[in-house]
Order: sequence, then C-alpha cells, then structure tokens
Amino acid sequence: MTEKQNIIERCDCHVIHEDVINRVKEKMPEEVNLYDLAELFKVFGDSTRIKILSGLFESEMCVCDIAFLLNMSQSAISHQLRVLKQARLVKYRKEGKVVYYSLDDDHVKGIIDQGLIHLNEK
Amino acid sequence: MTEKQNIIERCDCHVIHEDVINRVKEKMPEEVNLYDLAELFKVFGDSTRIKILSGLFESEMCVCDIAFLLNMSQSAISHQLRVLKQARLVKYRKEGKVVYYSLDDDHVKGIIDQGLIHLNEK
DNA sequence: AAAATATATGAGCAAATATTCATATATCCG
DNA sequence: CGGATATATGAATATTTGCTCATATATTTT
Repeated sequence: MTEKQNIIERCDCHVIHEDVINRVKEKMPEEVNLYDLAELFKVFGDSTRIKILSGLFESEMCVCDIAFLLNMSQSAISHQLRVLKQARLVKYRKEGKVVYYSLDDDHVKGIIDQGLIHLNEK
Repeated sequence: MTEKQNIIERCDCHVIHEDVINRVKEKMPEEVNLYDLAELFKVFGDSTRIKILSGLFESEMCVCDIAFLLNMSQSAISHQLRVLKQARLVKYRKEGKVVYYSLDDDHVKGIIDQGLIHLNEK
C-alpha cells in the first residue's frame, strides 16, 4: 500500500526518475501511431524491397523487368511488390498481360534520402 | 546461341524492356549501400525500438526508466538498446551503476519525421 | 478453343529475430 | 568484505518473414 511499492512493476527494477518518465509519456505520440511507423519502416527494412524502390526511382518497370534486374524469381518479386503495394509505396498500371509498377509516393525518396544521409555521415 | 536465349535467366520470364533495365542498372546505387540502407531501416522497423527512440526525443533516460515507461522487462530493453547502439542511433553515459541513454544523431528525427509525413498524408 | 505468357497467390520451409530466463558484471553501501 | 542494485548478455523459445514450388488467374495469340 505504500507509494514506493506501486513504483515496482513489470520492468523488474526501481524507477529512478519518475518526473522524467511522466513528462516523456505525455509528449510521446499515441502507441498506435508508433506501431504503424514501425510497420512502415519494416517495409524499408529488406534489401530486396529497397532495391525495387531504388530501381523504380529511375523508371517504371514491369514485374519481369524487376525480376531480371535483381536476378530473382518472378514469384519472389511479385510477393514483395504486394508488400510495397499494401504500404502504398508503389502503384501499378496494367497494359494487357503486363503490369507496370512505379513509385506511388513522393515521400519514398525523402525517407530513403534521410537514411542515406545517416549512413554517409557516420 | 541466339540473342533471345541469352535473355532468359533465373527470373523465370522473358525480359520486356532491356533498354530500361540497363539504364536503371547504371543509375542504381552500389548493392552494398542498398544493403546497409535496408539494415538501417530494419532497426527502425520494430515498435519497441521506435518507442525507445521516440521517448529519447524528449529526454535522456536510464535503462530502468525506459523499461518502466514501456512496461517491459529490463532485459528486453537492454537487448534492444544494444541494437540501437550498434546502429549508432543512441549513445550513453555512465553515472555509477546507472547508464543514461540518449539520441546519438540529429538524423534520427529526420528519418522518423519523414515516416510520419508518409503516414499522415495517406 | 487451345497454347503461351505475365502475374498473383497459397502452402511449406528455412532463416532471422524479439522476448524470456538465468546468470554474469559492475558499482554502491553498510 | 558481503549484500543490494543497475545493466549486460548467452541460450532457448516462439514468432515473423522471405523465398521456393506448385498452381491459379488473366490476357494474348494462333
């Protein structure tokens, strides 16, 4: 029932700076938003998908083009394009049997550029 | 020996636009750089780590603070801080037994902000 | 209609990864 | 020194995930 006992929680340790924690908790974005953000970065966190996006900066391409460019199977590329599509990072247009993919979003470049800045300056 | 046979490769399909592919291939960054980029985004692609980074925007915190804030075990947080440390996203200072973590990099905010822009505009 | 081609997709497998548990290390205090 | 506390870390486990393989769907061509 004492104050101090309430402080001990699942974290297995004693809180050192309760004031800081409360202030941080107030300022932090909603948990849902942070979850969505992690999901978005997860999409960028695979080298196949990064290569696809990187390639699409230069030109729209059909599935077969991309598969050839990356020397990977059509199926593997198709699966990854689905992930990119669901994240709204690429869009497509159909022309007969052929499906052309392109970047859906101006922000994609912004995100990737920020990443490159980090890598280049470290 | 014919031209057309050379085009058939591991991608399981026929190339549609060889000229496009060659142009894209030329312009794309080195494969190694794209791999590193994916590795970087992978670090952002976990909700626990995003929460940690988000919290550290407001204030430096010790491991225990973070564990309490996120209601997670000290061990889990410590493991994730190691990942963030290896990616040069956080730094730390020791004060006796207590280790205070803070953001190591001005670009972290830039990367996260770009992600939020994408989410807010879709 | 049948064959060929481009793409999509479900199931299965192997590899990667986040957390837990147990324990090690380091520091402080009596 | 010995006990308590903060953090780190290795091993084990459970979940996620990227690719393959087989196959389905859609469109074109003959």
